Amino acid sequence: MPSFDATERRVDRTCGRFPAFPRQPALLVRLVKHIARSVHDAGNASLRAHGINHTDYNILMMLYGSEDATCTPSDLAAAAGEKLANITRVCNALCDKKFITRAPSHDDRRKIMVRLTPAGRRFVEGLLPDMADLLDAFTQGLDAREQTTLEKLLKKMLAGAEAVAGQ
Amino acid sequence: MPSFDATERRVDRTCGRFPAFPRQPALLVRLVKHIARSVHDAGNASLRAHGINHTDYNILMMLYGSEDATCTPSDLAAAAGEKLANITRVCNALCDKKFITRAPSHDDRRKIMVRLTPAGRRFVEGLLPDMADLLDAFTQGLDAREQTTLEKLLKKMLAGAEAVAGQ
DNA sequence: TCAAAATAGTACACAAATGAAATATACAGG
DNA sequence: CCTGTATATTTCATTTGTGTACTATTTTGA
Repeated sequence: MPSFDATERRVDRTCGRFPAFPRQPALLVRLVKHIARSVHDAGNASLRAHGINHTDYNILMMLYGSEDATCTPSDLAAAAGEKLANITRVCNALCDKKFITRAPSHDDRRKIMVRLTPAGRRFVEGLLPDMADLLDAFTQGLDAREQTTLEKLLKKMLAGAEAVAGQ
Repeated sequence: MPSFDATERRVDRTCGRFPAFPRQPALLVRLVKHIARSVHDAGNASLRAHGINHTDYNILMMLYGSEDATCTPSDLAAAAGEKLANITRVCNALCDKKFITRAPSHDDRRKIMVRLTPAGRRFVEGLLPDMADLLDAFTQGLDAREQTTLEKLLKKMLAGAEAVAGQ
């Protein structure tokens, strides 16, 4: 019944044709990919009315959650899971919208301090009620205990994936 | 120590500033996103030498796992988690490389049957040993029991996410 | 039986993301 | 001090992905 069955059947057939293929790791990776995609799409759909997309939102949220609502592009990239070059592009657009400002750091002039403006903060807080509902909907099928277990296991998986990707 | 801490701290600060924000669902969604990204990047890095990217690979794999190594673009889109328009583009490139062929279906002429060629099958099988190692590395931190639990919980989360995204 | 609706795929203009090179600043060792 | 190396960010050409509109077929149901 669930749409993932079509994927799972294909992984099974792959294992039948090439027995060294690791079934369970492949399923885990594909599940993660499908979830990430659904979340991204649902986020985009819900944010479109506000004139931003899911990536913009993630970056604004990581800034909102930073001390002083300020941090560097590199920190944003690490926290949001984006490439630095993409942060530059997104921040250009967020600057144009007056949601953030950029200023060189004084203790290290290679660094840029990105800061959420009051207008940016208000914009984020206007989004949060809807986004909170979305997040709850994504995880509605899991009780509190299951969510805790899932968090623990995903952290282990992330450690493995980052070790391979080289941070 | 793990790089996800920077993200987690920001979610915590967000909850401090906006208490209705659901901490655990937000962490789960961000974990999934970070893992998907690491996997995608590591896949791209490892596949570059072979002249394809992770998306191309996923589509080839879904075909390889199809009955008769044949299916429609719509099925590929659903199984690989891609948009139909993107399947068209990727399949154009895979056709140019002679890894797949396209032919109209006879029982429904709206449909196109995409089929892996013998050259495409050999190409995939040449990739599989390395990709199997990658998959094992991603999940090295999880024992068999944990992988089973993780699969179960991710399937529940996917159901929730797809319900929101509307399939 | 035939119009309206649904389904399958593609085309295209545009948006988003990437890799690699370039720029600028900081740091470390001789 | 310099000089080489590491770090932080941006630029740019290119690749990858999306939304929407369009064509062609099939299905529905009145």
